[in-house]
Amino acid sequence: DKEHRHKDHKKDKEREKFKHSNSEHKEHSEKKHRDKDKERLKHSDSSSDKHRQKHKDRDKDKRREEKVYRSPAGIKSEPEEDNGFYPSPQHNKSSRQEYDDEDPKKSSWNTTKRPKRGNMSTTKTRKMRFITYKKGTDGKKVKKEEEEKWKWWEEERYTDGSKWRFLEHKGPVFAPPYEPLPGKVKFYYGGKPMKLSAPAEEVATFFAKMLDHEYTTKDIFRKNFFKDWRKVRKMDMALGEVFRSSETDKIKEENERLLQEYGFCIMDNHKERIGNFRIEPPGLFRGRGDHPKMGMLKRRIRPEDIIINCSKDSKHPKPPPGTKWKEVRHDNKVTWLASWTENIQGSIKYIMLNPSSRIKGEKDWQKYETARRLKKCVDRIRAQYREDWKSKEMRIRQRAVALYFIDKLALRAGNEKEEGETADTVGCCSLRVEHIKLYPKLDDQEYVVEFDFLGKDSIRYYNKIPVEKRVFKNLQLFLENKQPEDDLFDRLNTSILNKHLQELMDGLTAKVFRTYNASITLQQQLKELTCSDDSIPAKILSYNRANRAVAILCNHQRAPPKTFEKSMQNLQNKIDEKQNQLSAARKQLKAAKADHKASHDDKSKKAVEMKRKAVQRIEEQLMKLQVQATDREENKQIALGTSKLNYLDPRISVAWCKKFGIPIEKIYNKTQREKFAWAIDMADKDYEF
DNA sequence: CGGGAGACTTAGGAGGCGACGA
DNA sequence: TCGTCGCCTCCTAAGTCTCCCG
Repeated sequence: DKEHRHKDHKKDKEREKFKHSNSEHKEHSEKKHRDKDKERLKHSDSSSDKHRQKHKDRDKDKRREEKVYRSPAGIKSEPEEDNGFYPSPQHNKSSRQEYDDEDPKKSSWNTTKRPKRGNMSTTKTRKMRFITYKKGTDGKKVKKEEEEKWKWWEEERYTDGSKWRFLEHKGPVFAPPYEPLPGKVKFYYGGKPMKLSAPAEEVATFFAKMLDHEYTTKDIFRKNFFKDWRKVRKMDMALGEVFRSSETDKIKEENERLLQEYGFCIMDNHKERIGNFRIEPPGLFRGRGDHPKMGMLKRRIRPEDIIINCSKDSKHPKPPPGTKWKEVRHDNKVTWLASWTENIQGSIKYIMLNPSSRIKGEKDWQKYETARRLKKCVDRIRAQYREDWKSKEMRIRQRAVALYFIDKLALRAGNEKEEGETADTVGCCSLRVEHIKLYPKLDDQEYVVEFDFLGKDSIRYYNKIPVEKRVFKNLQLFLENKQPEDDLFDRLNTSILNKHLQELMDGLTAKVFRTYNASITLQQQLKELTCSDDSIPAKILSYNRANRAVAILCNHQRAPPKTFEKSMQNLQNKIDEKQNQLSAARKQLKAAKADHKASHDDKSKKAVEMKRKAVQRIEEQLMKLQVQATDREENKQIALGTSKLNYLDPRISVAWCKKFGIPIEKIYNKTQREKFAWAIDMADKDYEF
C-alpha cells in the first residue's frame, strides 16, 4: 500500500538500499576553493512570506471569449503511397528539415525559426509500414499484420502556434449510470435496515468496493467520506427520490464498439487515436500519500459539465439525448477535445490524443531536441553556476546551488503548493530545512549532504551525497537562523529559476535537465555495458541495466510486487534444484572419467564427453537463473517504464538496436513502438544524442 | 510582479490477460 | 488443464510550466 510507504519504516529501510550516491558521472573537476565564504550574506526577512496561507476562489466561472478559427475543408481520403519498409532508416531525408542542427540558434524547434507547415491538404501524406505480430486463429501461427502509418515527422509543422486546422470527434463516453441494488439487499445502520435513495446507495457502494483496501481504515478517508455521503443524503431529503435513471440499461455497450465509435477523431485529414475518451466515473477520491482529501466524493460528470472543443466546420459531437454540453468551442490553439472541472481540487481535466498521435509525437520529439541543445551548452551552464556559488548575492547563490542539485541529482523543479490541499511533498525549490542534513565528515567522505523528503506521488527520496566544499558552505549559510519548517531556498522559486534558465538557453527549464541527464546516462551506460559478442539476452540485460541506472537517477520507484517474495523463493528453489543437478552431473562426470581411466576404450571416452557437456549445460542454465535472480532482485523497487516512456530519447535505443542487431520488439512493446514510430523510422545506427 | 487558471507532461497502481510450466 | 506470474493497458493523480490579469 503506497501511502504507507513513507511511514512504514521497514519498507523505507529496504528502499534505502537501492539508493546510493548516484550521479557521480556528472561530477566535474573542481578547482581549489580559494573563496572562504567570508562575506556573510544576510537573509533577514527570509522565510516568512513563502509560508503564508493562500486562499483562492476556484469556482469563479471565468469563461473566456469564444475564439473562432477558420478551418479548411474536412476529411479527404489519404493518398496511397508505399515508401519504405519497417523499420525504414532510408526514407527520403531531403524532404524534411534537419533537427540536429549544429547551431542551436537555428534549431528548427525554435518557435520563431520553425519552418512553415504547408497547407496540410496539399501535402502529400507519407507513410510507413507498421508491423504487428498476432496469433492466428489456430492459436499457433504468428501472423504478421501490416498497417500503413502516417509519417507525420516528414511533414512541415505549424508555425503560427495553432495545433490543428480541422478537428472532428464524437465526444466523450460517460460513465454508466448507477444501477440500484436489488431490493432484498439492505443497508443496515446501527443494526437496523435503512432505506437509501439511489444516489446515497451509490456512494455507499463506493465505500463498500474499497472495504478490503487499506484506505478505508484511515481516519481522514473515513471522515471525508462520511461528510460527503451525509451531504448526498441531505440532498435526497430535499429533492425526494429524484435519480436520473433515464439512460439506465442500454449502456452495456461492447468495449470494442465504444472504442471504434468514440476512440478516434479526425485531426487534419488523419484519423488519430484518442487517449482517454471515457469520462472518469464517480467514486471516492484516492489521493497519494497523506492526502488531506482522501475519501471525498468524486462526483459524477454530466454532459452539462463538459466543454467540447472541435473545429467549426466539423460535425459537432451530440450530447446524450435530453442533455446539453456546457459549451462548444473552437480553439485550435489547444490540443484537447473535451474538458471538465473536477470537484476535488477544482482543476480541469482533459480528453486528449494518444501518445502515438502527431500532436503528442511532435511535442515529444521537440522535448528531446531541447535536451540535445542543452547538451551543447551544459558545460558553459555548469561553469556559470559554479561561478555563482561565489556570488555576493544570496539569491544568486541559492539559485546556483539549487540548479546544481537539479543537474547533479535530477531533482524536480519543486513548485509551491497550496497547504492543506494536497499531500506535503516537495521538489528542489521547495525543499525545507528539515529535508537535508549536513555532515562535514561521514565515514570516509567529506561534506556529505543527506536528503530525505517526499517527492512527487509521495515517493521518498533518500540520498547521501558528498558535495563540493563551496556548496556545503553555502548550504550551511542558507540554514542559518532557520526553523526546520522554513524553506531552504527562501530567495528562490521555480519561476525565478526558470526565468534564469531561459536566459541561459532558449527553451531551457528545470525539467530539461532531467531529460538531458537521463538520456545522456542511457547513452553512456549502453556504450559502457554492451559487449558486441554477447548473446542477445545478455545484451538485453545490459540494456536493462542502463535503463535501471537512469531509473535510479530519476528515483523512479515502485512498490515491490505483492508476490515478490514468493516468486523470488520459487526462483531460488529452481536455483537450488539446478545446483543439485549440477553436483550430481559432476559426480557422474567423475565416475565416467574414472571409468575411462580404467578401460581406455572409445565408449567410455564418449561417455566422458557426454557428461562433460551435460555439466557445462547445467552450469549455463544455473548461470542464467542466477542472472535472472539478480536482475529481478535489483529491479525489486525500481520502475523502468517511466524513464523509458518519458525521459529516454528513443533514438538512442533505436540506434543501439540497429547497431547490435537487436529486434526492436525486444525493448519496445507494441504501444511503445507506436509512440516512438518517429524515432524508429528516423534514427540510424550512428545516432548520437 | 504575483497569483491563479489553464494546458500539458510525468507518475505509479490496479486489474486484465496471455504465456508458460507443472 | 490449471495456476502462476509478469507484462500491458488503462486510469487518473500529481507534477511542470506558461499565460493572463489586476
